[in-house]
Amino acid sequence: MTTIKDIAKLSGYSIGTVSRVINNHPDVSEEARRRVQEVIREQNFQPNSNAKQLKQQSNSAITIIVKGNENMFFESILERVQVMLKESGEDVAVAFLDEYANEVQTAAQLCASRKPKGFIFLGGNLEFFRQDFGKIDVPCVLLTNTAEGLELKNLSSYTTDDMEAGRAAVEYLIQMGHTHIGIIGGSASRIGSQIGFRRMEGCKAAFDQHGLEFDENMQYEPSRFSMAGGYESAQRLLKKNPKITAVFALGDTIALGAMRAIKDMGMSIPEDISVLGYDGIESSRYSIPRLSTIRQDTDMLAKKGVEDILLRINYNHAVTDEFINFSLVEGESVRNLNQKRKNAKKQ
Amino acid sequence: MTTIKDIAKLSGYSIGTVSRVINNHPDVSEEARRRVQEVIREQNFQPNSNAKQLKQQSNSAITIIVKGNENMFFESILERVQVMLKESGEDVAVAFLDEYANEVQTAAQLCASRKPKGFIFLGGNLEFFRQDFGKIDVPCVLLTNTAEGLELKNLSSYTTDDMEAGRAAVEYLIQMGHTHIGIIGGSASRIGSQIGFRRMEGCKAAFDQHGLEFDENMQYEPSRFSMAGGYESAQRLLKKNPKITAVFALGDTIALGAMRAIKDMGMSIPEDISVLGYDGIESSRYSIPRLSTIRQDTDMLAKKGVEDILLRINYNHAVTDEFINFSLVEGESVRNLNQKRKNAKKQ
DNA sequence: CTGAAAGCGCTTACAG
DNA sequence: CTGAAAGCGCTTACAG
Repeated sequence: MTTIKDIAKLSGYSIGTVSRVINNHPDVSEEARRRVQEVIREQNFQPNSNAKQLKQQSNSAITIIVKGNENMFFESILERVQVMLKESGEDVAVAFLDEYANEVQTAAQLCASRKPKGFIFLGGNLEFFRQDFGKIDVPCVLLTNTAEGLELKNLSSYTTDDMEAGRAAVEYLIQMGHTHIGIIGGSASRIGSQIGFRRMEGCKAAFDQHGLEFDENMQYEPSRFSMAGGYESAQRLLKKNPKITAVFALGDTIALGAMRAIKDMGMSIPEDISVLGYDGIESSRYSIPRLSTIRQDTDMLAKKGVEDILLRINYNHAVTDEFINFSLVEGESVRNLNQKRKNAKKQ
Repeated sequence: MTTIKDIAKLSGYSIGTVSRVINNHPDVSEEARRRVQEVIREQNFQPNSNAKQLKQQSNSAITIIVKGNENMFFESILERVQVMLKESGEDVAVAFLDEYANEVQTAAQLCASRKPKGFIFLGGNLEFFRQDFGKIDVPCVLLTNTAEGLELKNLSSYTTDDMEAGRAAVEYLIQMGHTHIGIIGGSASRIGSQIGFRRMEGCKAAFDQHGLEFDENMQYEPSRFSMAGGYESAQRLLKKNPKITAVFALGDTIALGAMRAIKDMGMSIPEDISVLGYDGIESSRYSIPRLSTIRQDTDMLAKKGVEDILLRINYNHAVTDEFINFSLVEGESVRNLNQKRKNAKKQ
């Protein structure tokens, strides 16, 4: 293996100078720089990152923690974040966790053993952040949940305003003439920290505004963020409440599973049951029928998250909590009940 | 930060003994082991992996290289491989590459800078392996392509027999009465190294066997392994050749995009056009209509790959090239032309 | 069974 | 601008 020592010998300079060239320090003569770089190229030398990181103490890669493997929405953010971080010359590591795992504990362990420069969380349970985040002493960014009100010194957050988006979703279904609306997705837990909780709060607000009841027992089913979860919860919901004409799924992956369930129950979308999703993943644009959905701005989410963590790592910027705009994308999966007559033809 | 030195001081033993306890060396007294472990637990100590790896020379995490971000098939293998590796106590790193990137060059660079214990490639272009694999001196496993005939000392491979599966796919469509069959997916390049090439070879064999022509110009369209790719290539193919009654997509992701394109061209699946996929990803079980597809055994692929790399890293086992069984899963997307009369009702 | 010590490949004051 | 040297936190012969 070629080491910095070999490069020193070959170039005729000391290892100190070689190190300075590698790290772009200014106090090196042009001649030395040229010569050393030449040898590095010749030898195809790559500095040993273990040694480098050991010396520099805290910091290896920026670590991305993805919560929920079957969640296609996170995959798309992950991809973008990865690319942008690489472009900025950062190493990046990825850890996939179960939807219900404790991401903060995992991060804390990694913090102790590998000293990453920072963490980006894709999804997160605020309860865990409240409990265990103290052990983490590097810049972190939480994506798709807000850390507002937590007052944590190392945590920024960027997310869609889930409350407002949930409200807009139900509002839309009501405008389309639906009064018996079911909701699936998220956990039944009352703790206001899970993915989906704030979306639900928004939904309830919309029902309220329109003087509609929301009977959680009859109109809600919890579900994992997966197609299988959506399939089962939609079935349960529609069986226990046959009055429902529209289902709002708290994630597109769930919605896709729900659509299949509805079909298998012998009903059509949107003729018999309307489906509205949340996320705007790629599959929702190709499904049959196309899924109407709340589109989250993944590009912006990724961009803000990366910029934030870089500024905090390199320039010690302060933390931020920010909402990213969303939009309602109309596909083919929601029926307008206000114009029933025009809906004679099937499909 | 607590280091091994602190643990030594606190426990009253030397750092050598502490190190031995951490690494489960046998030559430590029960008493010492107990005491040291106690202190480690008290302090919540995590050994610094940079230092450890620097000492042990070559090896940090096992690195998984995923080729093609939008390929949902790889995601499912990735997930399984990750979990199994973690269960075996291995660190794992993941790198996502573009479908057309040079994965072997990337691995070679990582090899020099980070010295991973080994690589698992999800997807790979044999041409790159021929050219650059020499630079890699750690155990590698290639999944979903065969390394047979390459004679590389560090490379095992596990894959579906793509040739045979491609043959079976076209054979099936022919049995269902289709004679005008189109194929989409993979690259147009003649080099026999890309994903999809062997599948194509199998298809051609099936056409041959049945005395059917295969006019690559009229019956084939290249495509990225993504829904967008499938959408566009299906459109191009069906426009240039209206006789086609069945499309075989070389990946489910492609097939999903193709189905949407067919729908948008005003045709029905499978009434007007049949679609057959390849992979058996989760989405194919939930799509409308359900996708008929060649199901690759991802569990087995993942299991064999992980076992192989572990045995080679730890016990210096020899490399293996093996085919994994596949199965044809009938969904709702292929029409049987032999029984036309029964197909009166729509959907 | 245990400790003292060398050394892994780097970076970075320190001195010149 | 450059070199010699200390030291990052570990592991592992070596000696006892």
